[in-house]
Amino acid sequence: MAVQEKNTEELILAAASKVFTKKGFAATRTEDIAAEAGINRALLHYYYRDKQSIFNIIFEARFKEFFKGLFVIFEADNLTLFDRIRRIIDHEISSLIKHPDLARFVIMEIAQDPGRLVEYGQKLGINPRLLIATFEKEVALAAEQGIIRQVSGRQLLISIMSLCVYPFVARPIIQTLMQVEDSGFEKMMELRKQEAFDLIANSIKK
Amino acid sequence: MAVQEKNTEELILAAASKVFTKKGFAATRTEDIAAEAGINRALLHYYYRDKQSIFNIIFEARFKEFFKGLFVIFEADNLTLFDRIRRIIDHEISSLIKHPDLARFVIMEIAQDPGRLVEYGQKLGINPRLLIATFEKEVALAAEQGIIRQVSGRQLLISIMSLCVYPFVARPIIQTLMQVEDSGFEKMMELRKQEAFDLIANSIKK
DNA sequence: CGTATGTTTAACAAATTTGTTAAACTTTTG
DNA sequence: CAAAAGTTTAACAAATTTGTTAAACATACG
Repeated sequence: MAVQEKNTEELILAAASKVFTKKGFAATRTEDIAAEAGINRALLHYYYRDKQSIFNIIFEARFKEFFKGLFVIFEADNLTLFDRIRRIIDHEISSLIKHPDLARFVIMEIAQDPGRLVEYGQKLGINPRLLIATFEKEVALAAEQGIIRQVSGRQLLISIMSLCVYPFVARPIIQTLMQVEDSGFEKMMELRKQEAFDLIANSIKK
Repeated sequence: MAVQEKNTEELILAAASKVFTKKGFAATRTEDIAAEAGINRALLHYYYRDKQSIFNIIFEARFKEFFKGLFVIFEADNLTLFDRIRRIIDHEISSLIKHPDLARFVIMEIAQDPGRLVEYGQKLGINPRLLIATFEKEVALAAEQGIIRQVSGRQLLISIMSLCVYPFVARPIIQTLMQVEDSGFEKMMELRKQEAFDLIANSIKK
């Protein structure tokens, strides 16, 4: 009763988002979702047809969260290549700090069914392939102009994403082996923004 | 009949390894494993108690594959820091080219239950935390000696792993968006060995 | 040959999970 | 207040998955 901000419908979605993101579709029980929402399964079905339909709503939302912000930066004009890279890194890491497990969830579910990438990519209203091609051209141009050395745009893009996303994907391993708590990990990731940018910038500058 | 190399027991394990690695524990049906092995579920239970016991065997093996080779390199003496890094990268990428989905599988299952990392880590007969600490010391020493600039050993280690492992974890996304086939992807990853090393080496050298 | 071992078939029981329903109860709201 | 909407309870049916069993069949092997 205390702080009842959301109505039940949204409460279920929030719970589903949490559980699905944590465990993935296959390992999630509808009972888990209901329990997380503090309700029962009957009520869950009062609002939503079935598990799959809830999952579709959640997946679409999380998919967008994972990709959208990135694409906006790719699209932004009037940015030098270096500034664009810095912004991509900052945005990506900030976003993943806010959304634990997001990257792992999206990657895992796409790996289960890569068709989803195409399907939900269209709902985004953006053509990811075009954006990648644009980025490659930007890199090639910068190389021609002597701003950076000759590098593969694709490898560069993969490197940027790797440096930002992988730590979050492997977070349970990293935290266990390096014995850091959540707050410590997040601090490391904040530092990582600069770390990753330096790594990339150093490697492409002439 | 033709090329019956393995006995049924091993055949089941090979099938289980393939299916579990691809879909994870929760999404795998015992029927999937039997079908992959070209047998039926009754025979599967003739050799193995249940799904979980098969999974445990597979997980332990895959876990070792993912970590073991790495640890050997960490332990190897008489290596300069640069050589060690080069070997880690080469080994990691070579290994992951040979074992598609391995990294994603191990990471996902550990994320489901981080306790497994400790449990199976012990079976490895190696203390990963000690190895990480050793690496950190090696980095600190190299910095003191003026061989490299001052850097965080942890961040460095995470960066190395990121550059090598992430592309394989996100492989379905990368291949779909960049429209490359398996062979093309593997070629990219071969090139990545040098790419990743240069990136790292450049960033730490004075 | 014939016996042991491996394998399939088919049927089944048990467990789990999912989705449905009706009835009762609670809260909101006109 | 009274009706509507929201929620719980409990029971249940259906579907799926898992694990077991017995019988028949196939193959290997002494």
